[in-house]
Amino acid sequence: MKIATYNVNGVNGRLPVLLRWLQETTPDIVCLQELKAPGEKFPEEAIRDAGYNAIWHGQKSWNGVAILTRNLPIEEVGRVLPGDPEDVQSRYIEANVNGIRIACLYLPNGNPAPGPKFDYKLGWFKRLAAHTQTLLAMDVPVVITGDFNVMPTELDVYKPERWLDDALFRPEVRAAFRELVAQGWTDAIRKLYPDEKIYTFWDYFRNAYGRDAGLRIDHFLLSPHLEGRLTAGGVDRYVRGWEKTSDHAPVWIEISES
DNA sequence: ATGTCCCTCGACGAGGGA
Repeated sequence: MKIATYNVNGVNGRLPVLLRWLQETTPDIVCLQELKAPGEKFPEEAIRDAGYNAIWHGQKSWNGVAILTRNLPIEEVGRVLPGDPEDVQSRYIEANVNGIRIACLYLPNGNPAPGPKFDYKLGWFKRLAAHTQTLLAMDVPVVITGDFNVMPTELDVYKPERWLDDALFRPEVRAAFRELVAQGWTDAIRKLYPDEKIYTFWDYFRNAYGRDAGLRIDHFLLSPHLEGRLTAGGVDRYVRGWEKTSDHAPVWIEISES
């Protein structure tokens, strides 16, 4: 079973790219982030015509997440990260698909740091860690995936020294990611490629993709049940080279059937 | 500080976010 995550940066502006990628790579489960569309403007019909069921949590202008499946029923189990009734940003959706609990997230960017946006990011991380502890305790197969807006280590940044003060790489954020993983999760892409430079995002500025000035910020965390079922994974980085493309590339893993 | 691209409002570009 192939599971993918893709920050589309506008699901409607990106629709031709998204549909082409779905058609060419046929993932079984797809987590999308940054829909940048309210719920009623989600392109449900085009996605259904492409062969996918979908659940989504939209919002006007910003954020927005969705889970798509091909030939598999989706049972939504939540669309809010618990812990803050004041948080109205659509950054989280969770479902059961084919015996796996799938959590799709779009973690706050957090810039500029320090500041209220950075505090929101750290608070979001704290709530996430509490919730993932609950998921672990359920003792079922879980995949947590999406745009974490964190480069976990220096290997995940083209020029680490330039990003030290950025909200995607500050020590507090790297520590939060490290502590989250230490609960018992496996960073699937890093497990498959322990020493390689792997990027999932290239800025639109300054020809970042052409220079391979990238970041690894889209991740898969696997519960202990799934660690041994991980058979492959990678980044569809060529998609980043398409016309009218997102600044992220799709990332995917392959999970064997139990 | 810059660069680019998305979104919205609602004007014929500007501003916010990333």
